[in-house]
Amino acid sequence: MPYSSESRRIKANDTKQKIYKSAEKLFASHAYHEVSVDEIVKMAGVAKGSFYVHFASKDALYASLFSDYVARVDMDYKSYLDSLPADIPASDRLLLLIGKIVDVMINTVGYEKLKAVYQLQIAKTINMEVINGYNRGLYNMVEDVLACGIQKGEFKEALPLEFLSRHFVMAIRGITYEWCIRYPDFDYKAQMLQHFKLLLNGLHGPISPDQMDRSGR
Amino acid sequence: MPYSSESRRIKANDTKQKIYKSAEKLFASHAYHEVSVDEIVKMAGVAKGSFYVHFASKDALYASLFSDYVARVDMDYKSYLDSLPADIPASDRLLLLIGKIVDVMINTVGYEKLKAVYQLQIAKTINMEVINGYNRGLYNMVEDVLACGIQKGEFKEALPLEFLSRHFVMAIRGITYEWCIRYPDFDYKAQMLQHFKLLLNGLHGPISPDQMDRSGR
DNA sequence: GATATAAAATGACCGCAGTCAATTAATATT
DNA sequence: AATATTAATTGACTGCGGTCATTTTATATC
Repeated sequence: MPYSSESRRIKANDTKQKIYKSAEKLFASHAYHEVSVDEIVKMAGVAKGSFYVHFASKDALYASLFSDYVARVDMDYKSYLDSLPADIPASDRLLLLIGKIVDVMINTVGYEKLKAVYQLQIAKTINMEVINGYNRGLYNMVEDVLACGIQKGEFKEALPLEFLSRHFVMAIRGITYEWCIRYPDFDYKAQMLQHFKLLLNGLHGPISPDQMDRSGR
Repeated sequence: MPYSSESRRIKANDTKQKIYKSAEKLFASHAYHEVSVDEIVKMAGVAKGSFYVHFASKDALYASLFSDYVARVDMDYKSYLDSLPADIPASDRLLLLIGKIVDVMINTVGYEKLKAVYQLQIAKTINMEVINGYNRGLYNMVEDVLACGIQKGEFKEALPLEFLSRHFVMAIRGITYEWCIRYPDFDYKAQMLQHFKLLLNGLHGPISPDQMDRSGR
């Protein structure tokens, strides 16, 4: 029989929240490496050891904060897609979604945060299922747009939707990684749109040179 | 007028080489985080401070070691390409090159080393020009294959070679990044080949479902 | 109420990458 | 040969993320 009573768990959770909220405040205005665990626990008014009672690591806490963020961002994407006129071509729809994603990455998430998360993902000390798990909302959104395109006869239906959406999201991540390593010498949006025009072209026939804007450096 | 004489610089360089060689030996059998700077300088028989006289950071030393490696690997790719029959289609040639790259990544470089380097690239504390600079041999190789395909009339010539090779290498890096974050639950080779068939399809017309192997998990 | 038990909290401590004032040693100047 | 100059070397030190034996505190049992 467990020892923890309700009030006990509430108090523990209170400590956890104090740490979480302090971290949230600090990371809101400072980059990952500019905030130390010591600072967080000092602001929360608890000992350093308590941090590691409630969080596996600094990485884990940061990932947790970012996961909340991702969920909200995905809702943004969804409502953006829904706000789009229903009669535009699926390829345009996809490119607009891609453009929206880039805008959010640049303006809302920001390079520094993104960089930190992409590093965490490689480090793999923690579970980043929320961000790269195939059940993430983004995969479904891409899948829906593609499905719509196939239904309209705009895309050929040779390949399964799940297959395509995974490759497309992989491309998004890949180009975003490239942005991270080349920043600031990389026109993220232009490169992303160029690349997807290249990819889309494989789905619905030939392309003319002027369709492919090459202004990105 | 400079103070350093020849023999003085030779001795300094000797120290640098001792550190470099010790690091090389240690990293040959141990991953990035399994080797400490203290171990390296101990094996080299010098003080810790000397390490930072000759190398900007542990990252910088590792990057330097890896850059040597990349140069050799690119020569491997080149001789592999040259060993291929001249009469095979350019698309096959490209897919074979991609396959070769994946093989080298998996078997020669290895997941651990690659992961470390991809992390360093994001961290951007050091110059990784040798690996992702557009003058890297890999870009030229991809460009040559594409040029060959256009010459044979296999690919449409709507887009400039430099443009295409950059997007293709970006895709290689992107899928390699995906391998890093999903390892070991990712069929690196299958995914890479699938993705490039998708991309190539944009360059030379329609595709039949059986052309696109979907066996990768 | 006294005792046993286990969760929660603590802070001294560790190994790490990186720093820097002080020291050593080689070259230039007289 | 004596001195000044500067490059190269040193190791104690710092701040970091993370650990762990110990202490505190709340609950269950008698």
